[in-house]
Amino acid sequence: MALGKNYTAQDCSLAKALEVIGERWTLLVVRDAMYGVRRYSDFLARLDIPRAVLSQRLATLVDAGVLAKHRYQDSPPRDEYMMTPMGAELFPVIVTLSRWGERHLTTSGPSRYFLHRQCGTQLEPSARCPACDVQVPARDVEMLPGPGLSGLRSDPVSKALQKPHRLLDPIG
Amino acid sequence: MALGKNYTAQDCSLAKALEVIGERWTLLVVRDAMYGVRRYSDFLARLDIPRAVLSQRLATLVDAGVLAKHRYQDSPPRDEYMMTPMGAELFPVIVTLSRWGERHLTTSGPSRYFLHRQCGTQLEPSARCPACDVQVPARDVEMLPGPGLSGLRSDPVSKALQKPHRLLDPIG
DNA sequence: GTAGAACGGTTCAATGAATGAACTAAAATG
DNA sequence: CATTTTAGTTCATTCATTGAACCGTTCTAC
Repeated sequence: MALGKNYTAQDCSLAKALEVIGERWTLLVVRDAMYGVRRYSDFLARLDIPRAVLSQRLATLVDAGVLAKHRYQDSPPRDEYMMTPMGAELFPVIVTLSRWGERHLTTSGPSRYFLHRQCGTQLEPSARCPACDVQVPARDVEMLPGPGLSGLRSDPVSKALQKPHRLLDPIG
Repeated sequence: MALGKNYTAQDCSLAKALEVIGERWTLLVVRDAMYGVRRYSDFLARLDIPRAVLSQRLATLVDAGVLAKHRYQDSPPRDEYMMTPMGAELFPVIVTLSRWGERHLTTSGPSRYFLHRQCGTQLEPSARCPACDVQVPARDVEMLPGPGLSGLRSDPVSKALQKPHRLLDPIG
């Protein structure tokens, strides 16, 4: 219920999108899922988000079809939250907004580089590969740490994400 | 104080961006400013946002450099909120997210079309003109109403925005 | 077999933000 | 002079977030 009754009155697909991903914490959850985080405790470790809020956000995202809950072992029963194709299509949104923040709100340079796996070229802010002249889907992106990556976070999940990593691949 | 003390711990330009535009209502204010809305009462008419929240959001956006407050008459003193270049660079974010919402959350087709002014070609979801092979800045975009524009909103500002309109041009 | 610990949550009290209505102030308009 | 317009502020109520504590399984170590 991101913007609830009020956003309904907005005849606008932006408002509809914000109903799904516009709540506090939600886009950071999506970002981490894009990076390969899948488990409740891993989201928790990286985000310093209250547990109740994380539960609620994950449920909303599953409900909306951005994430899918998937039982990966039965004993003990454990589920992971995986990006759906619909969720993976949020990749350009995340890059575009990140790059905007980078240009206007930071001084220390990019914290992460996104390269086209097939050719190694750095993506444009719009998630396009200028060399291949295509929009690059999340699955084809290799993420590398940049100079702005402060290493502030010392939890194991963040540590794992400081290594080069293919998007959507599980961490570890 | 979008995500306040907690987001500070995220070594990430996405989190920084969300500090500025991630609060409830904020991106809708930015959208309307992109469409040419400039005055307090016009934002109010279109958004059904509580006045106190609008005041606070406008102040935050001015503070961050996304909008600039500009005195356009002295008697009575009247200010308008205009997009800065930094704010205008949010255009790709808005289109990308809108188009995602359109693809996955609506049935009635696009509510607005964005065309490259110079050539009339419809923009890609990333705000690129496929004909001219350039990223199109907000100033060069012509906005047309689409089939999904419900006409639900009957306030004069929304009515004015149902006509073809160049982005960032004042409404009226 | 028992004692922790790990995981994935829920529950609860306290705080903080959003809402909607009413109020203010300054100037234009009739 | 009374009313309207614009751009706010103030305030009481409601709603969401926070952080800490708790819970029920199941695994691991002893």
